[in-house]
Amino acid sequence: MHREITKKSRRRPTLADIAAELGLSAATVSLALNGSPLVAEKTARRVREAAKKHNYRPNAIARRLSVGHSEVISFYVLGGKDAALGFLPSSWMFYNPILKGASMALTRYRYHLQFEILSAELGDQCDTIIEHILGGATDGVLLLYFDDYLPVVADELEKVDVPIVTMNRKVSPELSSAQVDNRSGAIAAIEYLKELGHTKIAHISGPEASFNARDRRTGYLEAMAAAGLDVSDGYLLEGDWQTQSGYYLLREMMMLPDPPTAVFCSNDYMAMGALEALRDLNIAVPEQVSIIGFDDSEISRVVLPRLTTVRQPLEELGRRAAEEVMALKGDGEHEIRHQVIAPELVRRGSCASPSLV
Amino acid sequence: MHREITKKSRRRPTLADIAAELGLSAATVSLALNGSPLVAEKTARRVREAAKKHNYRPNAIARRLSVGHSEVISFYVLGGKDAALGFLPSSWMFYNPILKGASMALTRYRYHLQFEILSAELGDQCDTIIEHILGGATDGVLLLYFDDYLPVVADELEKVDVPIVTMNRKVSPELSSAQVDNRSGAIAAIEYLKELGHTKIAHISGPEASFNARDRRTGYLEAMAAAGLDVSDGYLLEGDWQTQSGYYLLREMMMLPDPPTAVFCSNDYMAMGALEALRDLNIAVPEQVSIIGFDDSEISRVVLPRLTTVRQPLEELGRRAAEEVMALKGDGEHEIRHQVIAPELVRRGSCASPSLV
DNA sequence: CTGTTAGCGCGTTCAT
DNA sequence: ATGAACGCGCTAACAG
Repeated sequence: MHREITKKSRRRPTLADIAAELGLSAATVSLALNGSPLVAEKTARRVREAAKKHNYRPNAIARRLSVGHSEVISFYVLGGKDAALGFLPSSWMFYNPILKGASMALTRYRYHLQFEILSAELGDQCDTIIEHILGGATDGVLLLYFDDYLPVVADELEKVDVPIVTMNRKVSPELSSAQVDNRSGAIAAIEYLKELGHTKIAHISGPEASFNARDRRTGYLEAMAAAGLDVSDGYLLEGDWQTQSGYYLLREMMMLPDPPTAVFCSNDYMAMGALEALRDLNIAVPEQVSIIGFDDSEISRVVLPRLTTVRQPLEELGRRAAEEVMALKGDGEHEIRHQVIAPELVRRGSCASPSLV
Repeated sequence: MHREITKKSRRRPTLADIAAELGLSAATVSLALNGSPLVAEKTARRVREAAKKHNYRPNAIARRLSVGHSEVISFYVLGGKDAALGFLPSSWMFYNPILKGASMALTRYRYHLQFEILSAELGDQCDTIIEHILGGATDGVLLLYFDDYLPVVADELEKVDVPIVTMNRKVSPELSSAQVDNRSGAIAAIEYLKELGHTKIAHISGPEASFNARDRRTGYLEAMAAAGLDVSDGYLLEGDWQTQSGYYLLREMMMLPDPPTAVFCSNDYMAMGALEALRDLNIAVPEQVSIIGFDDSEISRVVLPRLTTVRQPLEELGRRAAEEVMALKGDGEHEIRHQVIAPELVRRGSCASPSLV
């Protein structure tokens, strides 16, 4: 199976080629190029020059086969039954910074990130991953879970001899994970509102099926309790992440006999809907009612008033997850870790002290 | 260099292992597993069973070395001097669908996508890419350019024996490209406004340094000329993509002795700013002034009134670019192509016929 | 039909 | 300081 000469560049030079040209052995050339102290400086210099001259680069595949690892970490975006769900624009703002953080971290390790979207059903997902791992195509795995998605069966993955880090979710105690602390983000939001003087604080949560939504709601309830504040009837409503649900649920809250003066929404889209509703109701924000969102998505910066919100450090999440895979991969017996990253409150214009009227 | 037995799973089974167990040769096992008609069905079945039993998967690296290609396409996001620029949230909405389209297309070819962010300077970028190519780590390259970024020197890349497709930009006639037809998108916008009855149509363009912005402006001017419409003084202003610039430039336009009744903005953010300005000026949209954006970004769906805009088929762009690399890679002498994809007008609530008052 | 042999290109002992 | 030899795991060509 001799390779044919291609149009553009002929066959790429190999170690043997430049060894032959220099009258050296391939072994020496290899050592020289890898900066081994065993080879004489004079020889090394000749080798480097010849390599440069021929534009020689060691064949990555061959090297990987030889050294026994692939220099690749796989990044899987897990789609559920509804393949579209994970790929709504609203989820991009979520996974893009994670991807960026992971990619840049891996680059620092001179590793490559393989990006894969798994939109099939549960079984297929797991098979594909196992396939890649068993095939030796990857040295480590980053799994990005979305809300409401069925977990890839952890059991299968735990058996495999490759480091795995789940992102945005703790899937199993046996698998390292990195996620944002939704609970503490919610607590920060409520504490801020309390500092401003609010006592009647409501919450529009995300769907019950979402663990992120549940964690934020838990944070809300805890913070309210800690602050000695009541969660009146009708102060806790369940939305579906969409702007529209924020709109209608907020209107519902304003019909209450004793409406809240501040509403913490579980994401920015619903907060946006809440703002629209208040505008339609001629209720001033933040003078009469304060609104706080979650995500710090782009709309929070362009909507009027600018939305106070809770920023998720997603890029950091990606970075940390990547560093965790690398640590797991390392020789030292690095322990499995479950990292929880604290989000940060971003104060903009949608919150103020309640009017004392 | 004998591999040590690791904690979890011992050494992964190899072709030789299962061949030995079956009393066959590695070659036969390989053929059987690859569904060669040369091997007897009875033998093939035994082989498959043994393979399944031991959870055997061919080693991907070894196979790649043997067959001579890497089964990997590299996807580079090119950052310019200002590394941050390409990674503003506003650019995510841009490159994420492209990435998704490319990734899913490559998966269909059973290829893998390697995602790489190149944020260094011009020289480094090119070196890194060349390095990967010469190292045989990749079978093809997808280059994603952002506005205003210096081009990776095409000369270097053209010499290399690997298919390259540039996205969002035609960098060289020698390199296949795929991009959105900004010009025709702008034309569609103007024609739509004209159909509605507008004659006084202004344009808030993106920065002069951006080729996308220039193309859209060209489309605007061409369409106006074709429609026999005047571009009055002050009807063509240059923004900087940001919401704020849309805000101020629109106010400026409304101060004109003969203000426009419709404004085509070069992106959704500036259109958003324009909407805010009109609200502050108590000018009704779309009754008194129509606004049209570009991108169909998420805000266009949540802002009030919902923004009419020009949608870029970015996922398709990614898909087509990926298919182009694969075609280029194929045996047949596929010609270099420069694909231009037409965007699509999305009609929402921010445009109407001008009031006849 | 199946086995033997020979690479793919590199890294790595072990001699010299 | 350098070279010879071998292994990584698989596929391809040829022989029987």
